[in-house]
Order: sequence, then structure tokens, then C-alpha cells
Amino acid sequence: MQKAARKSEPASNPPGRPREFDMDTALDGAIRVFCERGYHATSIGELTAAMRLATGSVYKAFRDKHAVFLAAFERYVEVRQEQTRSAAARGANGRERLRHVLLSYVEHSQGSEGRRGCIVVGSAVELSAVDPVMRARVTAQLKTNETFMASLIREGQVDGSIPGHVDADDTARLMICMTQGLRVVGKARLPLDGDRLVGIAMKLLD
Amino acid sequence: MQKAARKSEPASNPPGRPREFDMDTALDGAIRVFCERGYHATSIGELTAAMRLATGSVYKAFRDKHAVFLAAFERYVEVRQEQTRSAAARGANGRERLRHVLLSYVEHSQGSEGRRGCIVVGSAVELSAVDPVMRARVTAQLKTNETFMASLIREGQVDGSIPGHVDADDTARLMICMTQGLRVVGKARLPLDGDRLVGIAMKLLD
DNA sequence: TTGATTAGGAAACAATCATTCCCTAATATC
DNA sequence: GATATTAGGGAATGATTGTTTCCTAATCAA
Repeated sequence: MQKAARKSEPASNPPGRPREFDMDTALDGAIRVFCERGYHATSIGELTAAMRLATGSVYKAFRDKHAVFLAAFERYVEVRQEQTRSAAARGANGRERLRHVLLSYVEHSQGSEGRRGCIVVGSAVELSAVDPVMRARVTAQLKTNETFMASLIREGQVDGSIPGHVDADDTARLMICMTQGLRVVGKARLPLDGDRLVGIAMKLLD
Repeated sequence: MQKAARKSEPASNPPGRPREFDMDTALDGAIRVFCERGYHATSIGELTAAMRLATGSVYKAFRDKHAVFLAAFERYVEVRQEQTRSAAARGANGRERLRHVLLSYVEHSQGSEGRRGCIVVGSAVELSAVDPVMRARVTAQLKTNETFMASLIREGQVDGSIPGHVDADDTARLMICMTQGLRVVGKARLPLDGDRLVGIAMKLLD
């Protein structure tokens, strides 16, 4: 990936910058179309339309289509991570924090965002078999999420909201499966009732 | 889809059949490559190689690539359904039948088959947003599996192996999420311990 | 054996793809 | 104001795609 102008670093811009341009906004467009259609089904035309950039501009900022996808993946993961952390922060103890994280996952798996899909799930399914780079990113992200959930379980065991006999690692891995599955089912447009599903899932912490 | 010669109906073959040829065997090859690479990333060349058929032969048996995919999807679903039913049959009561079903899912999500992936999950993620036909097949299959699991729960409630306060429909939907997520995580090559994961998942039936 | 019929194979086809190239327009420095 | 520099745009370019077409070889009916 090459360096690209960001709003966060406007001073260091070289001369000859035509007008305002935000890479993150462009990447958000790329995320939208990559999530919805996947990597291979997204043509450069659709990509440039979604990014509101011309073909040449995209190839001036990125080496190739794969580099755009990687950048979109990284931004997606960054944004989602922040959303998940802030969902966890809404809980008063470990158990409640985990409950809010699961609820957040269900919400994001529903409606227009759910229909659009998750780029991590998409990469796992579409690319992990043939693209070692993306597979490494996917497994890293899954492990990060898993570690985060395991840490919430351990917090709950310390604050007494989750019994000590619960295996943090195995339960976290099962919950990762649940959350990734939610994105699959959500993309297939099956309705998901957050309160009911999460209410049942919380049995795993008994 | 057009009619194609099957081993199960050899008598009705018109004259001029060069040598033995089994559509199901060819479709198994198509399933292999479609599961691993997905729909768009699979070229006709890779498809014909996997099916051990020439280009013209494939287009003589199917209208287009999409029809091959649909046929492969249908056969995949048929085979997997049979495997799941026979896994369920290994249990003595509803709870044990469900446990064997979940165990079967974990096993199939691991190793070489896990790395290859599930064509239902692949279709949900890659096609359901842009292909109404495949989306309908995916949702139908998810609902079939969900109904099957819900029926196992109800059997367990009748035979006393599962408490009556368990909500069969909601629990089944959550388990569908788990199983589909298993395929995602398995494709990303994270190791899955069947006994431990299923042991935890069975808490949902308490 | 002969004729009708069809699967299998490979080359030819048009369309679409990702990518490259060049031009224009707009700034910052001098 | 003049010049150098660069982001943005769009047409041109190979490569690759899915599909069609034609030919060959093999089989069954007569």
C-alpha cells in the first residue's frame, strides 16, 4: 500500500492538491461495496463509483485492487473494534459487558448492515483458501476478538458475575463461532431477535 | 437445468453414449472447487478440470455456469442432509441426537473438508446479496436445518432429556448461527475441539 | 456393415476485466 | 505572475472471462 492523503495530516501535503479529499471516506465506500458483493464480484468500475474516485486516482493511491481491499479490510476492522469496545463499556461487570458485546453483534448482523455483510466473514469464506495474506488477517482478527471475549469472561469471574468453572478460552471460541454465524445468517436475511438470542446465549456463562 | 445421464437411470440412455459417465461424480468435483474458491473465483477451466469434463460437455449438460453451481449446491445439500440425519440417528434421545448433530458439524468444519468450506455458507456470503435465486436456496436450507434442530429439541422435551422451559425455535436459530459460524472459523483454519465446544454448547439445552 | 445420434474436445468468439497511460486542472513556491 | 508539481479523470490496452461453435469418435439400432 502507498501513502495517501488523510485529513488527519493535512499540513504535510505536497503542492498541487486540487481540492479536499478524504481517504477514509473513500475507503468507507470501498467497504460498502466489498462487503455487499465480495472481492471478485466487485469490478473496478463499481469500486471507483463507490469510492467516488476515478480509475486513475484509485491506482495512484493503491498498487492494485488487492491493496484497496486490504486497506478497506483494515479500516473496517478498526471501526468495528471501536464499536465493540464501546458496546462492552456499557456493561457494569464482566457478564454484562459480554452481553452488550453479543447484543451489538446481533444488531450489526441485522437490517441494512446485516444484509451488506461483514468483510471479515467475506474474506474468510471467499479468500482464505487462495489468499494467504488475507487468511492471515482474518485469523488474526478472529483471534483478537476471541481474546477480547475471553478477557471479558475472566473479568466476570473476578468480579463474581461469571462462575469460575466456566472455561474462558473454549467459551470464547464458541462465541466467536456464534458471532460469525450471526453475520452469515443475517446476510441471508433471516430475522434475528437480539434479546431472545442473547438471552439464550448467556446460558453459556452459567 | 437440463436432464443429464445418471447411473441410476442407465436404461433410458439414447444411442451413442461413448463411455461411462456419472453426473454425480462430476458434480462432486464441481462441489469441491466451488466450495474452495467460491463462485466467481472459479473459472470454467478450473470447473471443467474438477468435473473431468471438457468445456463443450459441461455446456451440453448445463445452460451456463450458474446452472452448474445450482446443481452442485443441490447435490451438496442432499449429501450433507443425509450425513446430518445419520449423525442424529446415533443418539438414543433428543438431547443425544442433537449432540451428535453438533459434533458432526464440528467434524465437518475441520481438517481438509473444513478448509474446503461449505457451499451454503459460501453462497450466503458471496451471492445472497446479488443473486435472488441462490439467496432463496440458502434461506430455505437454513430454515430446513433449523426446523430439524427444533424438532430434535422437542423430541428431547417429550422423552425428558431436555427441560420443557427451553424455547425450541429460538434455541434452534442460535444453534444454526453456531453451526454456520463453525464453517467460517473452520475455513479460516482455526482448530476446533469437537468434544469441548459441543460440551459447552449443550448448556443451551439446560 | 451402415446410418443416426450424441458425448467429448478444442478452437474461436465477444464481452468484461484489471491495469496503464496520458492529459487536464489546481495548487504552492519562486 | 510564472513555473514546477501533483491529484484527478478518462480513454486505451492486454489479459482473461464465460460462451458458442464445429469437429471427432464412439455407440446403438437396423
